[in-house]
Amino acid sequence: MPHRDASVETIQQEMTAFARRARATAARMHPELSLVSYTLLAHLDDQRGCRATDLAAHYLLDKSTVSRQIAALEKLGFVERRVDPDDQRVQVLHPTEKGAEVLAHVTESRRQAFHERLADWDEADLDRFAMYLRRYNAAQERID
Amino acid sequence: MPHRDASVETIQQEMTAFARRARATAARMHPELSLVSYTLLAHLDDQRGCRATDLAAHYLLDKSTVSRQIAALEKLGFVERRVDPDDQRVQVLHPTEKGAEVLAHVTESRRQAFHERLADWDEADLDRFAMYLRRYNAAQERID
DNA sequence: TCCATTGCGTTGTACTATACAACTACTTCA
DNA sequence: TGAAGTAGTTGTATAGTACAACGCAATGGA
Repeated sequence: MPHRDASVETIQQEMTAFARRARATAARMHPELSLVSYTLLAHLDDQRGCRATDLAAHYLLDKSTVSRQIAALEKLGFVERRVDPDDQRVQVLHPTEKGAEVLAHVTESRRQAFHERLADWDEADLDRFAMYLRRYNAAQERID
Repeated sequence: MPHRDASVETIQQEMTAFARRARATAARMHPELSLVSYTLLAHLDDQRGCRATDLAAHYLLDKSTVSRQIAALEKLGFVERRVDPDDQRVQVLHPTEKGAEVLAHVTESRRQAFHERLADWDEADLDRFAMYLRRYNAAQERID
């Protein structure tokens, strides 16, 4: 087997292994915010509010899924809805203060977990790994 | 922000993005074999048979989850059970011929997808990316 | 202006993956 | 030989997801 194929094989295996574990790991670490709701809340925070439809489009989720996720986040008091005065159909979603706090807390704890996992990597390796991941995902997005 | 932190941040973001998408992508590509059942079947093939308990331990799944996954794979005719003559409690699981064929087919099609995604990477980058992923997951496993 | 079409979001329904607990059947060991 | 442990199944509950049908608001062409 050519060397190139072996590398692709490894990448495939490792990405698969990672994907298999990721949600469960995230759920164990942060029972209060699943990987999906974390992502949605982070997006709201990042974008300073957006619509449910935008979330659905961005994350390739059905609008009903987003609707229920948002309903759950609202019930937890993490998200609030503001009806767009220019279009009564539209609800602009924002993290509440509480939501922003929880998000910051989870983000920080995730950040720390990543830092610990990568503690013995030198800066050049980290830099290259980050670059490769970004490149890989960017290529992926064009396909999905 | 130090450069090191920026790299870790990127790694965190990209790994999260990847994890979020992976299952849905896999399901869309291979409706006949979810990411989990693919993994289990591949493990059986790789190990030339093993017990449900081993699968549960290896993939950090509850034994009931594995039991149902295997039942589904058996119903599809992809897995067969052979009671261990030395211990009547134990069922050694094996891919059937049909299961091995489907596995080979899905593996090949996944391999191709990865090859396409990584087509414009040069060999040195592929090699390093594979190494980094392996290193990252190995560190992860010690924590999980 | 009016109605057909489109867009946003919710709800009903169904399915998959998962965990935990209770159970049965078998094995091991003191 | 009986208690404790192990393998696997089943009951039950929950989360996440999709698809279809719906209600309501907006928009645009006749």
